[in-house]
Amino acid sequence: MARGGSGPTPRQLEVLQFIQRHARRNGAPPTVREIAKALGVASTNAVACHIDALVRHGLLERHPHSSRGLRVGSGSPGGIPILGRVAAGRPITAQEDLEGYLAPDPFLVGDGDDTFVLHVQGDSMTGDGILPGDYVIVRRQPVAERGRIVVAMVEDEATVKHWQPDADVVRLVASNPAYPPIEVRPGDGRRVEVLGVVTGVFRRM
Amino acid sequence: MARGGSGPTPRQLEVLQFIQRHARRNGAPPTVREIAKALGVASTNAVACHIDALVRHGLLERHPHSSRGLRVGSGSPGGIPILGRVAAGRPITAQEDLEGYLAPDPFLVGDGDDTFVLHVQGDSMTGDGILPGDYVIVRRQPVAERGRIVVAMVEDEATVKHWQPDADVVRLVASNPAYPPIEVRPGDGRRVEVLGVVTGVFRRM
DNA sequence: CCTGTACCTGAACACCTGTTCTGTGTCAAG
DNA sequence: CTTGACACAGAACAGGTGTTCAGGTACAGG
Repeated sequence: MARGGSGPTPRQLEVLQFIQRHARRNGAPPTVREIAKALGVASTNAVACHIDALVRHGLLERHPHSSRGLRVGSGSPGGIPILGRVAAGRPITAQEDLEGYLAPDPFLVGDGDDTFVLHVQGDSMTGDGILPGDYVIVRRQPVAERGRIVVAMVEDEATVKHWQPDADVVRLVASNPAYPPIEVRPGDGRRVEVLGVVTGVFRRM
Repeated sequence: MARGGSGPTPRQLEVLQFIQRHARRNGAPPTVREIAKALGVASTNAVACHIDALVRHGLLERHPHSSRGLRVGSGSPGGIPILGRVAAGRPITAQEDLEGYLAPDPFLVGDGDDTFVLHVQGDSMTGDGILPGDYVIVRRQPVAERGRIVVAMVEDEATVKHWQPDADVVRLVASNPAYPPIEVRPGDGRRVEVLGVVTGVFRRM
């Protein structure tokens, strides 16, 4: 494939991600050599090439001949992914559901190491102030405390509900009384999995 | 040598302010020589002394021997102010109500200079998914379309309500049926003013 | 007068940093 | 096989950068 401007490579995204994380954590972007060390590379030239590529793709700005003269463009990959409806059977990280990226903010979403954002589709959680079209911030983890609001995968569908497991049955409880709880029993043959817990909500008007 | 304890001098605050502004505008703190140039000073030593004093006063952190190794106190890069309960009679920008700062994100809060965040105190807007403890993002403007959710100042109290003005009466309508509308008529002597319109909501769990 | 503080000049040093150059290896497409 | 993109090593250089030393000026208080 002859591509000069079609998209960044995985390795380039690694670089971009590190730059953004470093900028958030330390208050300033890293130097070329700090990037090289983080990537396990010995040459500064390799880093310079990646930076060049990222600039060409418009994902990064550069102030030439200035130390730490890097700046991640807003909405660039490396931030927190915003996912839309999760299609049947596909993992929640599927590229097709990607709506954009959110800049990590320590106050709202934290470092963003294992965090993603899900665009809520239904009205089953209006009792908790989660309306259709809202975005929920999710920390990816396989377990959750009872009662917490989680993003769960039932068979092949992702859903936002309260997590209420019991010895013989797992209940996914909506906070809108119009929706009955989803109950899954071991003998059902249905698979239930916690993708993560909801740590925040936001909405645009 | 210098001695701490009595507080920073005006000149030192000038330095701190410049560092904050530079970090926000350029994404990284300035170098010693950039500070010197901005202050109209020819010697880097003068700047080093001021930085020393600011570090002693706890207003600045330093990563020794690292370029641009300065960091202002936590939560202060001149982002979007987060305001708490607005006390009687005081303007909404009063320093006493400041809870912190939020990093600007184009997706959520935009880059506007005329934006602030208000920590919601009551449960009068639960019908719109705005719960107690939520944060509303407000774009400061003196007028609003009918029906929009606004932050309004009634006499000396700030409140979040639907804006429904009529010819002879201004109604501030809650979305929780337990709260009756606030009605203000021209002859009342009460003053009503729109501080801004709510453009977003977010919540931490 | 003497002392301490705040603020600055000027210069120098050692290291950091961005940039550039040449060369190597891998892998997929034509 | 040839071509081109991608990724990296190693080295070098010019200038940036934090730090430190020596000294100067002004002001206020005992």
